[in-house]
Amino acid sequence: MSNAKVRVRFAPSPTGPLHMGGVRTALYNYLFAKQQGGDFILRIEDTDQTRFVPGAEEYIIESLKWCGITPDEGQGFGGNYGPYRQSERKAMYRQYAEQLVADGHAYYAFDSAEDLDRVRQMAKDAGSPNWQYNHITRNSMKNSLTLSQNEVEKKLEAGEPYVVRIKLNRNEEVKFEDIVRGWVSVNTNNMDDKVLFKSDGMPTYHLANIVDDHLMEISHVIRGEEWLPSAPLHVLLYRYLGWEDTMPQFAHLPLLLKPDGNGKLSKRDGDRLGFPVFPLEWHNQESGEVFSGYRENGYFPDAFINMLAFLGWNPGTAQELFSLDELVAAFSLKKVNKAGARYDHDKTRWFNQQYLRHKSDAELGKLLQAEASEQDVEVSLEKAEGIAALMKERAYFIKDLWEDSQFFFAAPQEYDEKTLRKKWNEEARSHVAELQKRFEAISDFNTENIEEAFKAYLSENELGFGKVGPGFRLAVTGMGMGPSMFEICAILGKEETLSRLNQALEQLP
RNA sequence: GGCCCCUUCGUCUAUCGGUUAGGACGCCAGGUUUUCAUCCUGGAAAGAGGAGUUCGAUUCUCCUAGGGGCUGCCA
Repeated sequence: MSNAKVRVRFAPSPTGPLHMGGVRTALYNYLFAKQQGGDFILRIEDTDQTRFVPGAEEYIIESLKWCGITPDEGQGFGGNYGPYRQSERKAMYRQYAEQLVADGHAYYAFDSAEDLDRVRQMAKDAGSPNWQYNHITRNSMKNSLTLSQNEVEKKLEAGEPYVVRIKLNRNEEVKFEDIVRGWVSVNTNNMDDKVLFKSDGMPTYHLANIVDDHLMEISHVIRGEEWLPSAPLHVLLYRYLGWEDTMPQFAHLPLLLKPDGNGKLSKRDGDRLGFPVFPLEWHNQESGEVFSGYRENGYFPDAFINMLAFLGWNPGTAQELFSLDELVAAFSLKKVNKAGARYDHDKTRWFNQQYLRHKSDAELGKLLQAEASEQDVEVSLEKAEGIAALMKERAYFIKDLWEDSQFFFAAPQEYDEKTLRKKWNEEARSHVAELQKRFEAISDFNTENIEEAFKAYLSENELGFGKVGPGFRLAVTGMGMGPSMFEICAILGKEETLSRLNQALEQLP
């Protein structure tokens, strides 16, 4: 399939919110497609009707959009290979199952779920934990291999429920070359006769994904490592269906692991460890549970994406900050790692900080203004920009920008206790009183003039910055730390600054 | 249990047989700063273990250990 157009699909099942591991899979698909000038397709794998969760599909689509990795084609995006929901493709699958049966690569099985449970339990009791429906055990089960043709036809005509299982050859080595892992090989003796077509008339994932990938002309299947064990089965299906020459190339991605302990990252880890595992907040309709999202936690989508891209891939250079376009240009499946990657929330925060810092003051001003507005505080764009410019160096999130700059919006209600105790005394009081007087005389109350007046006071009285600064800061902001006082005062304006100095002189001991 | 995959600093990772094993996050120290943050400098910190191939292995092979995934009429 090397000459065909690159077409990749992200194929989640709508059983709940998409978690960040899924987003990363989507991202790698997107990056690869865009780099190759190909298409990125969204297909909804809802062949298990019992696991359908309302809102999940919408959530998936909204998540991809928020991340900026919008599909070119697929459910919710149109295209010529639809429908893109497997439940709506239901009628297409049966013929392929029948074809496999006709060709001797599959068979009907009439064993009920209870039959199978019983056999499995018996095997377990006998000390074998893993009973499989395979080339040996199928001989003692109820299927078209053991039943006479007559019996089979009768059952089918009677409408008895059945499934179609693939018929695996004995002792056959199945090999395929995975883009990230190289050659992977499994013997059919270790595989089982998987169900391809369920008794409810729907295909299983295994059949559906092969049929759809073929019909949708998918060139590369990029998915999580959890699919690696069934990839040989899929290879066999392509072969038995006669599609092996156009079989897509596989790339199985390493899993995202829990930051602590063992296992893959799961939805419970987030709240347990204090970080979101979902791109967007998710409300579980049934339980009423709320799972937090990166978006609602104030992460920038490009920072989130940048972080995710680096969980399992890196460009081999020292560069770590990549825009989506840069990721598209630099990405390579060949450079994807094989081992699972542990999620590191500190690094995610760092990415967000970097993105925040690299935004223009104008943009940050707008975001801060919006944040303030949400808190019912109106602030001019000019002031918001000024504050943002001053505060951005110490913020990770827009929320920090807002929370750390409260003193710009209101005179101190209380004064930092420690600073008060250590820095406020009669001397500090006299400095503040004197500064107030000098500031009064400034006609153009800008940063430079304030600084000049302040420094003139210091030099005329042979005072060090440390003698006057802390008390001054405390009086104006109520705090013991923060950015340049001259800039702060300039933003506050002359009237407000003087008023605060006055308040301090009146209220502080 | 069986099968498959994986294994470099605490974490994410670079290294295409010869490097003082590099970077980033986090951590620690120092410097800059009135202070905090930023920033700058420095530091601690890794090739799971064992065989083999080779003049030489982190790099190739095998074994062991450890980790992960799968093992459903779920995806």
